[in-house]
Amino acid sequence: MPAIRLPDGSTRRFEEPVTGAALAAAIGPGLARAAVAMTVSGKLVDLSSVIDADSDVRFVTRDDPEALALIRHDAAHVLAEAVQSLYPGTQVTIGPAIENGFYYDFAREPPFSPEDFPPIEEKMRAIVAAKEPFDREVWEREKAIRFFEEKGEKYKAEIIRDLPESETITLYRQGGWVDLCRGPHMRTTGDVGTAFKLMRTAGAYWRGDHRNPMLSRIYGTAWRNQKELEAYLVMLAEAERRDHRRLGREMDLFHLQDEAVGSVFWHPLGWRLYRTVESYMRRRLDAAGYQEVRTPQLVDRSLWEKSGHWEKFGAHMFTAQVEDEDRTLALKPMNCPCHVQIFTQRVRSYRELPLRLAEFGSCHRYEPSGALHGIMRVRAFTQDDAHIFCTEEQIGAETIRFMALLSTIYRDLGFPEFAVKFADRPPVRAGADETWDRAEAALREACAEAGVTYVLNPGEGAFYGPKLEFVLKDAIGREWQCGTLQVDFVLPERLDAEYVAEDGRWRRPVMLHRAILGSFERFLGILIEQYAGRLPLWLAPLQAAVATIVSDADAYAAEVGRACAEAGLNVEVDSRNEKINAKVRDWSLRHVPAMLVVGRREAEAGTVALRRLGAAEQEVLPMAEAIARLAAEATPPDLRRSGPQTSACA
RNA sequence: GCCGACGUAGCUCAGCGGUAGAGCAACUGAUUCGUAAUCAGUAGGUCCUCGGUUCAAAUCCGAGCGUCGGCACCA
Repeated sequence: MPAIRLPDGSTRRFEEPVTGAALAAAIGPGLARAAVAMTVSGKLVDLSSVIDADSDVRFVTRDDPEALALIRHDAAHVLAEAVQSLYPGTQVTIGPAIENGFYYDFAREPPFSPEDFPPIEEKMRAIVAAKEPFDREVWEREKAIRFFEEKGEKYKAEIIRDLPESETITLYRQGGWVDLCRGPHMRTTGDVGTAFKLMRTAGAYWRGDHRNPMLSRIYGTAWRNQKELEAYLVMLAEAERRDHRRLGREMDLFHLQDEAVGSVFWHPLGWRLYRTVESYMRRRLDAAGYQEVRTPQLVDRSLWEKSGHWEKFGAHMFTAQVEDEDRTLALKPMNCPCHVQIFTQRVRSYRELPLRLAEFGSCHRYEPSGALHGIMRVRAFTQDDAHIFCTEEQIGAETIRFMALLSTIYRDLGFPEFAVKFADRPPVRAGADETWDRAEAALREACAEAGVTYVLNPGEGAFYGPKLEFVLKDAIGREWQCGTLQVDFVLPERLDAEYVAEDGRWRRPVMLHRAILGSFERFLGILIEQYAGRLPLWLAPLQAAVATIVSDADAYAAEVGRACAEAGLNVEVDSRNEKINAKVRDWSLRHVPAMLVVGRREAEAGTVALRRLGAAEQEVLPMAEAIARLAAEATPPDLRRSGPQTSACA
């Protein structure tokens, strides 16, 4: 005799166990029509589930935000049914709901191509129109395995075999089609609605393991209604417009070409942006007690063997041989071992700790061809790297310092929000388990001390230590790790770093590997996308254009240009024989943040018409005032904080 | 690296066995104009590369390289 409490605080009692559908009907016909699932004591379940104990029940309607995951999961089932009816012999595997949509992995030769989408979508719409009820069935394990094996569904059989013994095996039937699934599902395939679209195909390894066969994945997007679907497609189109690869070309920042795959050709404006960020970082590091160093590009492989990198990453390192000498040099893929060499050059005292060695370290890695992505994943890049040599007791304080530095830098650069992940020991690693226990505990405690909240990223640590990952998103929401903080007890051991402790004994320092931007290349890519190219004045490589309306103003425009340059602003004078409309359009398309428009009136009055990017209005100001205003705005945020400022140079 | 799609002028793209095209950009000329495209003209291409089929290949076939979307990888 269950007593069911509803969200409005009321309680309903039943003599017998009831299904969700019956409960909804008892409450009212409107709810019975609208409800597609329910939560029982917080757990999302089918409406057909039987409630047999006292519980809190809340109905989920198709308009609720949480219905999106159901719509997407159900859409994946509809896709699988459609595919199997159109392409007999195709095996099904898994098909979850994901952000913005769903996918389903099929085993089929040849793989699906986008040309297959129209018939599949048509079939899916027919299945939705048929409103096939989702029926949940509990099966006996061996029977389920036999059932799928007899159908030739070896992947499904394998999934069931690998499920823990305690797991209830449930199958969902929709019309004549049946799939292994944990559920829950909505009432019928009709609840999926029609606001879905197949997006793209992709190869994906079975169970995410590259040693397994590759399956054919179909991605789709699904929404509650057509309006949401269209809004999503519009958002994708807009994201394409702020793709850093496109903006890099439009703003003339950089290019890539086949002769130097994975390496960036920085153009004058792109390099200016790079230098602005680099100068800013250098000031911040100087102020934070780091000492900048510079270490070699080519280092004998023996050092990488000692550090353990050769064994783990040797195949991904660029090497060089010289004819006269019998040795192999490697282009450094990272800076850590080099920084340890500086540490170990002389006897170090505990008094020197924490010793913070920083380097804008140019690194090369032979990244797999498929991993390359614009300037965000490249083979030649520069890390804003630093290694903090410290005692175990200093880890907490250093973490707090680092978090403070990182947060203000991210905020200054336009990222007030960022995600933190805690990546713990990977399956293949260096160092004893006790060392890992200590390292992970130290990092966890440091996070607690620093007040850092994170999500766990299990098994994703570096091979020498656990790490925090600071994650930023690109224009279409893909996540990129930028900053990192890694606790390393292993490399100091391998490279024999020691210091003399207070008691006169030799001790091993701990190494904290840390980066904030990660690499300049990746960070600048994300920065460009974050601002959609409309960089704030202090970052914008070209800060203003001085544009003439008539050629009589040419001389005055040149004068304005000189005055801007004297104020430290990078401007371009546009005296082309074009209409002002065309000039406004051209500079706007290049995302130049300000325009100083001068016509006959301004030339006579010694004023400029200041127009900000995208603004409908302009403001006529005395030249000196307009320039002073822009120069103040062009002052980097750290210099603005540090008091009265004379130089506007970035 | 794996699966798929794609590679034609600086950019966006058309052409898909029979003499390489358009718009924008560039250049020249005219126009001097008040806040997102003034008009006219000129020039610009080993159709990614290499091989093959064919009387004939941008077009068909094969290999390679690269890009894009995923997967795997990411010290």
